[in-house]
Amino acid sequence: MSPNPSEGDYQVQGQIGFILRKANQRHVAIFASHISDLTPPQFAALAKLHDVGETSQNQLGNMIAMDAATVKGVIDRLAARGLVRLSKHEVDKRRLQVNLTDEGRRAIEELVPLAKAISDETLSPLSAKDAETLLQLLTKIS
Amino acid sequence: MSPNPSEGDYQVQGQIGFILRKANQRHVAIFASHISDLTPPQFAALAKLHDVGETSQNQLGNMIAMDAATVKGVIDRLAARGLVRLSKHEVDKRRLQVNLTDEGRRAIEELVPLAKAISDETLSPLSAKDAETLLQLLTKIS
DNA sequence: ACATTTTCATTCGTACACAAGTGATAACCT
DNA sequence: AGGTTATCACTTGTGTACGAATGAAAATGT
Repeated sequence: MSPNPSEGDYQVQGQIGFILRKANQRHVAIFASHISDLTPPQFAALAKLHDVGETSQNQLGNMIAMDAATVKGVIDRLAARGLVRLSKHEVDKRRLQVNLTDEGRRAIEELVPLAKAISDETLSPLSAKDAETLLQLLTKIS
Repeated sequence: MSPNPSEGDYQVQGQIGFILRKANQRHVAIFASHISDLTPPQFAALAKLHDVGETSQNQLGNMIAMDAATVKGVIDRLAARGLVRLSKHEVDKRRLQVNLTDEGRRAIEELVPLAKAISDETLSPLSAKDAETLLQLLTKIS
């Protein structure tokens, strides 16, 4: 029954959205098993800040694909833990500048090797070549 | 400076976790542009229910990769909108059985064609062959 | 039969993620 | 200059997502 392809052949588990969600879940779990005191978004914010130095909150958010409301929460939590410092921009009074503290800098520099291990473990079911292919294809749909 | 590969070459934006997160963001946005009155998890729950018929909340959660706390919220919202119906299992008094209502069945059957379009649009930057490859590789790391 | 362990569901707390609305400031433009 | 528009940050509300703790009921082991 139903050899009609527009009818009964839809399986959520095979859809790109579902698989993307699951892959993400697995990655977050691997991340947490290596770095338990920071979330992936928090880590991304620190790493990017280490990369570019002082920026405004919104600018940082743009760089790591977070909207203003989301980045605020992430930065507030990092600030509460003393990893970043906030200050008003001297010229543009709207802007809230974000900086790494010494502790934040130390933290991110220590964590980068772990982050590499996390990426490796996430991709460990694949050969090096397949991992490379996956990153390329995934980038295209991002 | 720093030709040392273990030092300065870490870029968050190139890591699998970051790209996965971004790809997911894009997919969710595409989903919302086609189906605005349901979220991807809600849709997954309805689709799976339509597939397997009556099940318990936890069982449904297992099938669509949601833990007990998450699936409860999703199902409660679907129930509040009359798309699913909850009832106690007659034998096993711990279980909460979940069923599609007629309205829920009508909804999911109408939405499946849209869901296919969503998957297609998400994968549209890729050739059919690359899309297939992506799904396979992604499944392996899920 | 009874105690131990599992399973099912719930609740609480924390953390993204984004839409929509607000207020303040800056940039632009005639 | 003065009005319009854009940008920056914040707030509220909704919806995942998961850890941890709880209580009820079922399954298991002896």
